[in-house]
Amino acid sequence: MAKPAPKAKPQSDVTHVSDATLRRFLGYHMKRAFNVIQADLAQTLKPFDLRMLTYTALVLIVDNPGLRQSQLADAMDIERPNLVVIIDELERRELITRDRVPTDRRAYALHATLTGRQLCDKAVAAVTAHENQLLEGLEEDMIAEMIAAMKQIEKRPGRG
Amino acid sequence: MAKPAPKAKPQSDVTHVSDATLRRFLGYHMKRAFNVIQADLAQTLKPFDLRMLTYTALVLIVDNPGLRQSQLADAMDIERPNLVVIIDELERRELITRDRVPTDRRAYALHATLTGRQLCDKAVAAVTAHENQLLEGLEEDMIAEMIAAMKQIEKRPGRG
DNA sequence: TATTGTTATACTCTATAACTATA
DNA sequence: TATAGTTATAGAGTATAACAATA
Repeated sequence: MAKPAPKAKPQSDVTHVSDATLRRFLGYHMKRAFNVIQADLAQTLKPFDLRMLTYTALVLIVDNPGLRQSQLADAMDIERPNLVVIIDELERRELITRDRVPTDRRAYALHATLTGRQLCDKAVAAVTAHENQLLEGLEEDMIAEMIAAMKQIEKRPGRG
Repeated sequence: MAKPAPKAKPQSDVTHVSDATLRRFLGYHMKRAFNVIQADLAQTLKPFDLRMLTYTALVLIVDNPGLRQSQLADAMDIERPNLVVIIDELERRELITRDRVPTDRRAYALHATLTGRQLCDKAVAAVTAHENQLLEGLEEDMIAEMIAAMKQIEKRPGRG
């Protein structure tokens, strides 16, 4: 059977596609790296039935009891309307509570429940472990420099 | 990650929100930094009526004449179906052409038109200038380390 | 049978305007 | 009037299944 060996499908590495122009384009690399991290994170959080946004919100609420939704939206860098469904979900699952603020009855103070704190602890441990595994082989200095650079970029006002 | 041209907005400053747990969480910083870069990029590309995806596709086609859609999708790390509308748009604007491959009539070879190449050149110049401006003040070494780290992460088997 | 490009579809994230109830 | 949270909606990115034409 002269069947030409079903050539091993080219995964990732094979592309002889030149990205010469994009090589120095930070956004390009940032997106690709983020895709990998995001995919890994999604897998890691799946057993906890959390996504990146619900995970981030939960962690911030656990770390900042009494946080208000507007503060949380600001911290997460998302718009208020988009936070509502996230908080809805966490509340429905009884991981957090929405408590009226006596001094300002417009606002809600967010608190994690015991269940929420326990889930958060487990999720944080899993994420940390997975991330360490993902970064295995990269030099510590390189990672430190990368995070430092990204923190500086985070603070840029963004022109517009 | 769905990214409809986010508008640049000032983040940080206010929050006395503790992100102690997230501080070491790479995905968190990656997302925030990417948001800033993406917002800046969207602004930069607006005059050319391009988005990050159409820009990236155009650059890769200009740099790789005859590229096929499946190769391009692979290079851009997106699924084939999602590339179709991007190519449709570039073709409709007469920035590229879809040419049948004689030796494999299933495939299309993608070529940039003169208009496409000209637009690409201008867009690349603008993006480079804007990105340099965005990164102004960051040390060269830091940026180099960051890109090097991200390139390594890109290659990780994050998903299928 | 497998692959290229395509259609259809569904889900997630995002952005804006407008509403309500408070302040 | 201004703000906190909400609703509704629209746009953009992503992932999967299934199809026709071709290999």
